[in-house]
Amino acid sequence: MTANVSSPAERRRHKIRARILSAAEHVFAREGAEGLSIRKLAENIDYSPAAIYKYFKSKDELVDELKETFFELILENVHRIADQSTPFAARARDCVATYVRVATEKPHHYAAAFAGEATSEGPVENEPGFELSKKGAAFNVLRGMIQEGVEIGAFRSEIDPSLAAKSIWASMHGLAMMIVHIPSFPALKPAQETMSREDFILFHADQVVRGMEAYHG
Amino acid sequence: MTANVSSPAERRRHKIRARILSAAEHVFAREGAEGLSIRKLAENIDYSPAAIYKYFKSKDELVDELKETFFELILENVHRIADQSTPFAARARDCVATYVRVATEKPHHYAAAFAGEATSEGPVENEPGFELSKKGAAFNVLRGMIQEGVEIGAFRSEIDPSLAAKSIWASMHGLAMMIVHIPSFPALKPAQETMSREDFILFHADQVVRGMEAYHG
DNA sequence: AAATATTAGTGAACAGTGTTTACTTTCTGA
DNA sequence: TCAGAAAGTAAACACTGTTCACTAATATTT
Repeated sequence: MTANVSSPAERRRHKIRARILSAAEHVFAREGAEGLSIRKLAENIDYSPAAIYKYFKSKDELVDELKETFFELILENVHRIADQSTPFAARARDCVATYVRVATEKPHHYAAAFAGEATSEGPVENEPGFELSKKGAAFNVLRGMIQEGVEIGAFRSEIDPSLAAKSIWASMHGLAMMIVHIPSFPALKPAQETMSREDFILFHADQVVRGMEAYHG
Repeated sequence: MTANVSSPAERRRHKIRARILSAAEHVFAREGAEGLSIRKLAENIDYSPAAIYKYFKSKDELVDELKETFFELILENVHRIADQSTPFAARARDCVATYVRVATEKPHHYAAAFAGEATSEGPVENEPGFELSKKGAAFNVLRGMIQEGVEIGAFRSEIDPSLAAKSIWASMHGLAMMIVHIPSFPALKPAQETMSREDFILFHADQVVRGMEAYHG
């Protein structure tokens, strides 16, 4: 999959980079970006803190790589569902549910993937270009599905797939964030008896698709 | 509104506390929690850093107070809309839209209000009890509206208002977070021509309400 | 093979952060 | 007036990300 780099030096370098990323991944998954300190990370892999900076320009760059890899995972999963040959409505529903499921399996990753480009006022120019990012690719899968829904006649032809995709994405995102930030969700209090999370995800996904189907001009 | 405290000492103390909070509010609105440092804050109000700790147990406690006050603002606004006597469907739509609007007017506040209780594994016991929080109150307003919708016949009686409120809340939350994290949203690239944000919010709100109306068993 | 240039890796420091402790000053209630 | 409480502080602690000057090992070129 990864292009074979030539020289042994480059291979060695790549290997160490991967070891750093792997160690970082473990800590990040448990403790998030704040919990991941360069010093602790360096100790984990028996290097000096400064050594990390020979492989990554900054902590942000390192973390960005973790986030991108994570969104690759989401993309793969959603893509797999979208390409199935099951009936359209169920497939659409599964796409939404899968997104939320995979997203919430690594809460810190998902939260950081959005909080990163964050509220900070910095110009978006720094971003690798939404269209090219894994996030952008995931969005395109979603838009493609809606396009298909329109062509098939499941959705009305007045619908702008791009617009609809954004609305649905927002709804998926919202549920994912809720679960990420409120660990007990859909329960609001720790010991509240309620619908199971899995059932709630499906309920929400249905709700979203229904809103789309019920659109009339 | 606030109970009149007796002694001059207490009044003075309360006043200084308020000054700290006010100074913190300004910085926080512009730069978020990370940008708000105790040292800079102390300098702003001509105190030593340690002095802050005579008024707040920790930076977290200080920030929590800002967040709670902010959610009070959201609550007031949503409540105002919910209590109007306009037709139900439009009112429901306006509630969703208002939530998103007020939320995104202070992006750092809104993001922090959720990121705070965050992915961190700590027991939720520390929370002031969801039911009693302003967040909980806002949720109750939403649930009340849905309840009304069911009684009025706008929604089917099979709907569980509590469940439905969570789903709708997730959808609102999702749009708010999108706008907070992607400043150009609903545009995905900086200079993309697209629907205005205000129109998008209404489109999304309609979508959400429609999903509810179209629920059958 | 020898000399040179590049890269890997490090220890120590810089500039920040939240927070605590010991200490002084100021105020207040009896 | 005088003891006790509260307000306020300087200095330190234990962290953080990051940079710099330096050495040691490896590649490259002559």
